[in-house]
Amino acid sequence: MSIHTPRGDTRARILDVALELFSEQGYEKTSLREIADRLGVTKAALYYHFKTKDDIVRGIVESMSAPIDEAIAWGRERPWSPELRDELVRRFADGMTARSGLLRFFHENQPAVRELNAGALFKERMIAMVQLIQGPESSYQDRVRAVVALLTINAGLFMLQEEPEGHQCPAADRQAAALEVALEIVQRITPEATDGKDAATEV
Amino acid sequence: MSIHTPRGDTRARILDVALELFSEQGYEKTSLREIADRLGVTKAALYYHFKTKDDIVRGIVESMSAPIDEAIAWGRERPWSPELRDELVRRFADGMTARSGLLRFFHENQPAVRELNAGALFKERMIAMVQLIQGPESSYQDRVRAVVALLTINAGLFMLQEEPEGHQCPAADRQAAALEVALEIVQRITPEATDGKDAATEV
Amino acid sequence: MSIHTPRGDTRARILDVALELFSEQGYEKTSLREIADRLGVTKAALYYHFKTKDDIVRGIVESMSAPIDEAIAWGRERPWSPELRDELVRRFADGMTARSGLLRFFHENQPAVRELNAGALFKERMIAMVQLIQGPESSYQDRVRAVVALLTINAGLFMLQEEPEGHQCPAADRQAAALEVALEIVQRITPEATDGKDAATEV
Amino acid sequence: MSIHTPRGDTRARILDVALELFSEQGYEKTSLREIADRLGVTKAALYYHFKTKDDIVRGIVESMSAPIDEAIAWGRERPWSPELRDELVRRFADGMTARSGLLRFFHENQPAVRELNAGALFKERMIAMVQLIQGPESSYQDRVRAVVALLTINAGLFMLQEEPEGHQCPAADRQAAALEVALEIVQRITPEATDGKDAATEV
DNA sequence: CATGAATGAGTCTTCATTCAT
DNA sequence: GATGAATGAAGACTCATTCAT
Repeated sequence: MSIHTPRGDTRARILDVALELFSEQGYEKTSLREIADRLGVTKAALYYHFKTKDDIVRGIVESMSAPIDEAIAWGRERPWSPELRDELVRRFADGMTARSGLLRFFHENQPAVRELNAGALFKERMIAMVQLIQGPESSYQDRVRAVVALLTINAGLFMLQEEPEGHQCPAADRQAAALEVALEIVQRITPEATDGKDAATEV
Repeated sequence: MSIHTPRGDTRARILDVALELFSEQGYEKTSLREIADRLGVTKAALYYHFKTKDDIVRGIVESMSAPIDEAIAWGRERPWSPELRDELVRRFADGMTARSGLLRFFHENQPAVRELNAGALFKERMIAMVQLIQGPESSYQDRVRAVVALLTINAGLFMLQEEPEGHQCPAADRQAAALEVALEIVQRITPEATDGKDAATEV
Repeated sequence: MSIHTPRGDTRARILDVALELFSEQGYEKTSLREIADRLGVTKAALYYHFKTKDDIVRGIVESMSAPIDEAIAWGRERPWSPELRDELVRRFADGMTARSGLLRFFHENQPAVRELNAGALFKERMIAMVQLIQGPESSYQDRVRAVVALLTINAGLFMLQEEPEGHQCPAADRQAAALEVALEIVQRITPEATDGKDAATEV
Repeated sequence: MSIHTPRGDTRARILDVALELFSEQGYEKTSLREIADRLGVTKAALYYHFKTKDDIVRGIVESMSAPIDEAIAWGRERPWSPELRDELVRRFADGMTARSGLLRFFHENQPAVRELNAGALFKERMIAMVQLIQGPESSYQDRVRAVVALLTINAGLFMLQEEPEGHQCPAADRQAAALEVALEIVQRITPEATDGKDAATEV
């Protein structure tokens, strides 16, 4: 169920296949030949549509930024409140669920992403999101909470997958559980209780 | 402050330099020439000590098992209790702080790690750790909490590094904040309260 | 001040831009994409006007034959004399000054020109010119003098350009100086004095 | 009769074969595969000895600079005089005769040489040579004469080769003729007669 | 007249690996 | 313990060229 591929549109198919392979095998290990082969075209065809290999990544990021951008725009128009905070987490989770491939790619290919300058696009968005969630006048601990909450969403999407024994769990359940834990984490974020240490021990 | 290099022996120096470069630039992007150059030896010398590049990774992993193994052994001898749970998180944090390079490498090079089956060794330990922390008869949510808590420790070690504006923060503070948030997260884990949803709203 | 481009017609503009780039960057290093880009058309458009890249070169050569051909025709109608000799050198200089781009291209891209057999056309003309200048019954030295005289004209056009220190010199002066040195050189050519050695020392 | 190849020394053999191919087919048209094939080694072997393709050119230039450097050093120790001037031309001719391959390469591959920054090494030497020959307080015309004299030497080495009809001429004779014409040209260079225009018309 | 899409052959370069010494 | 020399496989990228529209 790819996001791109609206039609026979080669460019979109490239993005699709590339993301698939990048997130499975990693950016470095995925060669343009592989992408081309799987699409039934030549490497040179990829270069007709994208100037370089990392331009493909840029293409993927751009083609997927819409939902996060919306969540950010939506959040910026409203004053911070616990409800806003939770809703942002939920919207993030929704947006990411459909984009888990991209997310996984970003998480698991940090070294490549760091120097890909396509990474910057994505990181900006994450930072904006974190800031909206933590709200104004919050402590560093609150920032950590916000970051970890988003991380938790991600964990639900792909890090909890490979479980042993009887802990196997359908994807939907995993994601639901992750969302709840994420909400649980951000719950501690409150404009008043700025001192994280107290918050951590007061219960 | 390298972990290896107890004596001047080359093998250990290779592991040291390799880990450093792997965690900075990624496994794929780090060539044996680079490692050799930084050590002032030839590529061929590396092959005297390690059969393949993968083998270097395996060497690194083995060299770091000790501290987690100890924490696991320590935990297994004791019955679960909130105090044990917290202590395990703290020990994990301590162990990881000293090995943050390896940790970062593992987190950021999943694709390489996955196919290197060197990851298996490490993953087993992580799973064991998670299990000890979540305790017996716990819910899936508890599992998520345990996983995320360890993730939080890691976040404190290297994911919160690149911050914008005035949010820059010394490493020690970051790690302390992360530890507290991690403890906060596992706090919800209680053998009795198996239903995550209630737990999330009851405070 | 392009040679081609009499009307807005594309074919001529292609020749113009191609010559410019060929003489700046060399034949091999200039891609059709570059030519097309600078013209604001697509590569495929070039193929409407020229069958191959080589064909563009051939087009350029043909478009420049006229002035030398005229000088040659003019020279053939007259009996050799020192005045004719000098006048041929002057006419050559005039003709080349207007085509210095092409000349430079020919001089600096010999390997490409050689295998393009487009060079043949040009070389024939040069040989004819040399022969007219050296006149009948002349020595091999005279031939060398004739060749070097033409070479000197060319040197004035583009080889003396990159000078250090205060030797920088406006193009017009460079060309004037070159012309005079060229005339100086051919002055030694005289049907009678066939022995170069004597000629070289008799002054 | 290659200059390198003192023994089975691969590095030297590479320089040899490379220069041969570069001067025959041009720098751009000569692929590393060709060089490697003709040597019976792999492309990768070339990269063991040279970091890049243009590093090979640098290697060639360096390996051939000795004779010109000697001529320059010799000339710098002496005050200018017509005899010095002529002797420099002769020494240049001698040095170049043995290096005609390199010379041809430089002449015919200007576009490549220009951006190869290996060209700088060579050009510096040529400029120094020109300066020594033209002597102090000389006119711009004198400079042109000096440049053209060296050019004449080069012409004798490879530009007069492809002659039609009965003008074919053994290499040694060609070079001898060229040397004499070159000497003839520099003869006009005299510290006193600084005004080139007079010189050109006074005869 | 011209373009958009694609190809096939080839380029330089890098890398992990090997082996005789 | 280590080096110097070399290899084979592969990688990203470029280019001239083609052709249906």
